[in-house]
Amino acid sequence: MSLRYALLALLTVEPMTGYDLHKQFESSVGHVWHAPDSQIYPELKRMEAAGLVEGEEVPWGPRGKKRQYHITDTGLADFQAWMTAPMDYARTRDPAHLKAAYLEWATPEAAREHFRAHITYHETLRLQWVATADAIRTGTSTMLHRRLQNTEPEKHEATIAFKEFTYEGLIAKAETEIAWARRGLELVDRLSASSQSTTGG
Amino acid sequence: MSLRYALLALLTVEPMTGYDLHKQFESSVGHVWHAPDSQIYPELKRMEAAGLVEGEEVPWGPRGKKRQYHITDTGLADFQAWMTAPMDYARTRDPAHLKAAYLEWATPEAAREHFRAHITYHETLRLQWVATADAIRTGTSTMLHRRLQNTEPEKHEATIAFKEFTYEGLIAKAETEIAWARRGLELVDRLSASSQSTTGG
DNA sequence: CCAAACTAACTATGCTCATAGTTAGTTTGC
DNA sequence: GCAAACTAACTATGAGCATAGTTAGTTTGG
Repeated sequence: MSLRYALLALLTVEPMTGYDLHKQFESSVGHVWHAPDSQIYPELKRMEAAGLVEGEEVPWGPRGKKRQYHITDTGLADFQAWMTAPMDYARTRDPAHLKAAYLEWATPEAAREHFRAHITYHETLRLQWVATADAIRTGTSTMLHRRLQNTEPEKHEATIAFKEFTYEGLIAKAETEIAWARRGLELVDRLSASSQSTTGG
Repeated sequence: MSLRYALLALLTVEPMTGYDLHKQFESSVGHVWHAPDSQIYPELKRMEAAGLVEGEEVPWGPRGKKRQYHITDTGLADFQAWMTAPMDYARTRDPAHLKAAYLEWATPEAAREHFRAHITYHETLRLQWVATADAIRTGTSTMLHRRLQNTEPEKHEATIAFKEFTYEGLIAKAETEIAWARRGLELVDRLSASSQSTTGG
């Protein structure tokens, strides 16, 4: 159900086509909620059927046309209801920690590789998020800029602050994973050394 | 696909029925990978068809019977191959951070409630994980005890260490979420105060 | 001027997962 | 002695999601 609200969140800025939304999912919102276009198009249709958005054909080039969706009053009300409602947390499904729990079945080198890959993955994410957070702080983010233009000035501070704060949370998460995986590498070294001494002595 | 390997991980200890496995998913492995029984039973059948496990009927009480699965050599090889193979990370889908990014649409009180619920949720998880980590350290964990009985002594140290380390990672994650949400509460207070002074002044 | 890249909007298939319900035998506690 | 709780093993349905493929018009760069 979160996809629906991620879409509504974007449509509170301005009307967009499915394609526009899909692109936003590859950058801004996609940092917290990934969705491929094959999920976005049918969801928009369902949302239109539910009266949350309305689509209209707009011309595109000489012969082309595209379907642009805008949020309705019902959609806005639904979005705000979701904001107020308690969240339902998904049950834990954490392949990295699942694997880590049974690394005695892997060779030390495979175990190290697991942690190295974990570090690389989260460092890549971290860099992306740091860049996005910087763009928010410095006002370079075009999406945020457009959003602020359609927002009452007294809400500007909170709008910026919550976005910045969200990315701070994501960065903190990534850093926790990196620190854990680094300690994992140390653990593998320690265990290799102790099994070496057992075999050797 | 991780469900398959979570099941194989459990079956490296001893043969189990679907029901046994389902109970383990409510406690030990379930901390990193949740699965309802309705997923476990069909997966076991698929795994048997793939030759990873073998099931046999064993008597249960005077008239009852149950189907007990044990891991095959193929299953063990597949599990170890998974341990060595690189992981595929699931794309980010984080409803808590999605919502946080748009909290300017909520009332301050709803925003506070969001962060309070986040703290409660992760504190509950944290307590569970701390208790499990303690049980691993003190040797109170029955599941780990059984596993160690079926494990060569020279692998004991690594077996305990990786399990303990996994829970340390989960605890660190929970603590990061809690710290973030606490800062969220402070942020809401700060924003309320500044909008108050704007309205008031 | 034309190929390549991009914009636009899908459809199809199959796995994963949540939720709920069903059937039947066993053990435990009062 | 019997009800309640537990063990055991499913089935059914529908949503969510990944992956891949399709069709067609538009813009851009050499």
